[in-house]
Amino acid sequence: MPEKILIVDDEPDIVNLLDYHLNKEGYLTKTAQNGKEALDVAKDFQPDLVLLDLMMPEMDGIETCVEIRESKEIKDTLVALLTARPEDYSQIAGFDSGADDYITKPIKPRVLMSRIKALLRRKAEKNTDAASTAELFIDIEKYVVFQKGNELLLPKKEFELLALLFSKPGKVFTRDVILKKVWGDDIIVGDRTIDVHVRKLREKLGDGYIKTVKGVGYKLKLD
Amino acid sequence: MPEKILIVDDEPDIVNLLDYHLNKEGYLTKTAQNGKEALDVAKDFQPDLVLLDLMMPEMDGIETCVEIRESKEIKDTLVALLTARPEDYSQIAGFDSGADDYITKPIKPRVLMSRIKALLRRKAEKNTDAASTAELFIDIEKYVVFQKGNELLLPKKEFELLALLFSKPGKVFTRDVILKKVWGDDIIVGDRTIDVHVRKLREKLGDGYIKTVKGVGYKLKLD
DNA sequence: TCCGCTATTAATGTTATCTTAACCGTAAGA
DNA sequence: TCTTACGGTTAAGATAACATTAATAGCGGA
Repeated sequence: MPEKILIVDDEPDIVNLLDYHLNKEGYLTKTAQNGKEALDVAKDFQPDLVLLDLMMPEMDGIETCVEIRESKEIKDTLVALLTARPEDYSQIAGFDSGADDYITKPIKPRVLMSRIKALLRRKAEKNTDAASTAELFIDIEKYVVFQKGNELLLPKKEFELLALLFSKPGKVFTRDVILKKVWGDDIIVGDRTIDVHVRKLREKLGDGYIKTVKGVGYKLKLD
Repeated sequence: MPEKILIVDDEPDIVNLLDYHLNKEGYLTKTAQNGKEALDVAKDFQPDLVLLDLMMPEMDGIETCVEIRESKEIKDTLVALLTARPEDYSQIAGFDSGADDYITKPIKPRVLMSRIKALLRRKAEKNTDAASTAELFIDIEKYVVFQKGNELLLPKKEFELLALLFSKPGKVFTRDVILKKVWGDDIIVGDRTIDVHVRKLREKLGDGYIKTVKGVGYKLKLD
């Protein structure tokens, strides 16, 4: 199955140029003239990658990118911003628009292609283990966990355990520490209790989040 | 009706620059030199968005932001913090000031504009579907609750409890906090008292508004 | 004073959550 | 191969925590 790319630019010349080269390489393409149109088309087309011009009427590239990331349907799509001025780069990069790449004009087809290939390859790689590691977000105030956008309600102990691991993703928490932080100094529970809670969490979140480090403890896997 | 933006910075140059660009885009603006002044002006001006410099004499941006969130009149205003040092970002983010966005200086007008547009649009969207989903609305002054348009008269304690939960929909309020806020520090009542009031509320409002989080507390469900 | 509404408590029911215990699986290394 | 350590799994039982109901007391207005 060919990969799908959405080209968004208000200048037809650019669109045509890109379209031509991408088709030649075997990609399936669609085009849009501005951000609004792009969003509409993208939701239906479900592209693997969106090439987005920075300067456009109606809704510019950054805005569009932010919208994409906030949308439910296409937030995982790759986005590459096209910019005419290299000096924009740092600005945009520092600024968290959530784009995956920045490509400067004038566009050199060969460079563009290798860049796109690299992007798509990265995505493919990510997807294979992303089955296990999707985004996780914890709202302590609301006592709620978001996994890939959907809310998940956890019982107290499970929530606290997850919140602890989440407080320092990647760090290994020993059983001692977990007991102390989640259960408190005085309360003494058996050793298997932690295991059972971890199991419940894995049941709900799916495997791949909580990693066991034998002989040491547990940790949250980061991407 | 043009959207209103309040610009707060102690450096006149920055204020003027922002003022100029925002006016050019058709926004209605007002300015203030520091946090204190900003709060005063804002309560009267009722801006849709406040651009708040982080570093200011008298009262800094974070403090001001917290005040805004705690105020009654303008707590729903959007707040964007302006910071000169990008490395501040994590600092501020970790710290729950309640700001809606962080924009780093030096300010690039184009970037700023798209960012502002995105913010205001998001707010507008939120408001429109808040109207449709605003099944519940509380008027503290009139001591009255509207549910899907029809007025509902609640006794004092029930009203105060609901108002508390309503003050931060989604947030979990622990029993401790509820007791403290609704009953006061000194008055001691049994543990079941809260339950009974919650029950009364559920009886009148219908289930589905107040959610129990076992071992933690109660919260108001948002859509 | 009596009636109706509100607030609180106490008694009792209900259930999700927590804990335990017994057993299983795997890998390291004796 | 056998042993051991360590964690995984499962189901059963205990319990904390909330829900429900009814009873009681208090207060304010007709």
